[in-house]
Amino acid sequence: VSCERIRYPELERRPAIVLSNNDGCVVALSNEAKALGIRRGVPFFKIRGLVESRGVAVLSGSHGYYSECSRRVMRSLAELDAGLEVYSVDEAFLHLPDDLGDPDGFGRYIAGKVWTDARIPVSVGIACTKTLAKVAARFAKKYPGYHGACLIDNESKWLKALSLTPVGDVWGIGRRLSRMLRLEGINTALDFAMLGHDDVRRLVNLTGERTWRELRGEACMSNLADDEEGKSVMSSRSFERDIYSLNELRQAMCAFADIIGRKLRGNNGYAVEIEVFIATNPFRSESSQYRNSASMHLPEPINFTPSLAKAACQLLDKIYRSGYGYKRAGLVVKRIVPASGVQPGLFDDVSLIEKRRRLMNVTDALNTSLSDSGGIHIAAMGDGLAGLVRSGFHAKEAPTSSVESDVVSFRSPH
DNA sequence: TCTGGGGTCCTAGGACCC
DNA sequence: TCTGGGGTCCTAGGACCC
Repeated sequence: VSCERIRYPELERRPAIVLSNNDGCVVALSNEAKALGIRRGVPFFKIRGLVESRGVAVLSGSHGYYSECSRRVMRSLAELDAGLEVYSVDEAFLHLPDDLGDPDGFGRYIAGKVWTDARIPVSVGIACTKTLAKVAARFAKKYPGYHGACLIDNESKWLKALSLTPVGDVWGIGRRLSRMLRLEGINTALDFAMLGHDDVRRLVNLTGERTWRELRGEACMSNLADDEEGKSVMSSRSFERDIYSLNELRQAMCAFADIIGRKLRGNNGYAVEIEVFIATNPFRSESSQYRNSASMHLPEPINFTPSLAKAACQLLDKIYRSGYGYKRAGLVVKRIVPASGVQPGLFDDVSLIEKRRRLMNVTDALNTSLSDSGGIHIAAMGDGLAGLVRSGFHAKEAPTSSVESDVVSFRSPH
């Protein structure tokens, strides 16, 4: 929503929500929308009435644009030269020096700098572990009195912060775990942190124990920078309507292969393993359900789109059952290796490998410059996902004329 | 009527080995 | 009738994250 407010300043101080693909769910919302009782993750159709009666601005997500905003924020943070670790599109960790005189002030300086550089409001939490820093950031975001930065650096602040944090709000403790912990009488982050080691191991697994250690000030989350390259890449979609035909699913698989191929080549990565999955609509419990997946090791690491598409279609043929209405499908490549990890096979035609590489270079370059007109793709992709997924908010309805006077609605720029 | 898309990590259990 | 003990590797599924 902060990104949208940059290009649509009239959204300032107004309730606004951003929808997922297919305009299915609320994935982001302004504080004003939260105040109306809208929660992240709810299906849009359940709040449509509320949205119209209260004049909530509704936007289809523009993820390319959000990525660009994110890059501006991360560039600003990188200039601080403090070991930036980008955690997600809207979150990052910095490693501050131990001898920093005024961490509080520095936190506010960071928030101010990002606002100046990128026009995105951010909250800063400072503590000795990542999990505690996220507890602190939650306070900085929630209470304007912190002016954007909250610091936990002594026992009394630690006790206060953890006692005011519901256990389910701790990073790493989700719905299942927090329900179980509450049944055990553990309601706050402090209750959890004060458990003995034996109780912790009885109640949670290794991941949970790590969270417990972090809350007690023992840093044990690995540096993201230490991780090797990407372990998997996925492309998947929910379809606008139920898909019955194998041909349309094949077309979708080819489109996924197209997306994944580009992403792999962009990072100079090669896939060693490939998996496809298809599923009927799990929310329609009255109709018969089927979901399945299949995977295989590729004969050699690849990032050549036609080879990815061919393998994906072979796997699809193995699990496809006719008579079901498929609502979702996807393609995953796993165990991605760098170019240096690829050895030509004993009988490989080296000139063919080189030809394929050059072909992909040309298509990638063309698709970068022709993205608005669709670019060029393998023929098996057909129209790609165009006829299978919804393209933007209310794109099938009259975009603005039918909208009530006080409701702002924006079409996706696509 | 209408319910996203992208990831990581851990665990249990089975197949297989000697 | 009576059938060990120690491993590794792989996979499916669940829980969590944004």
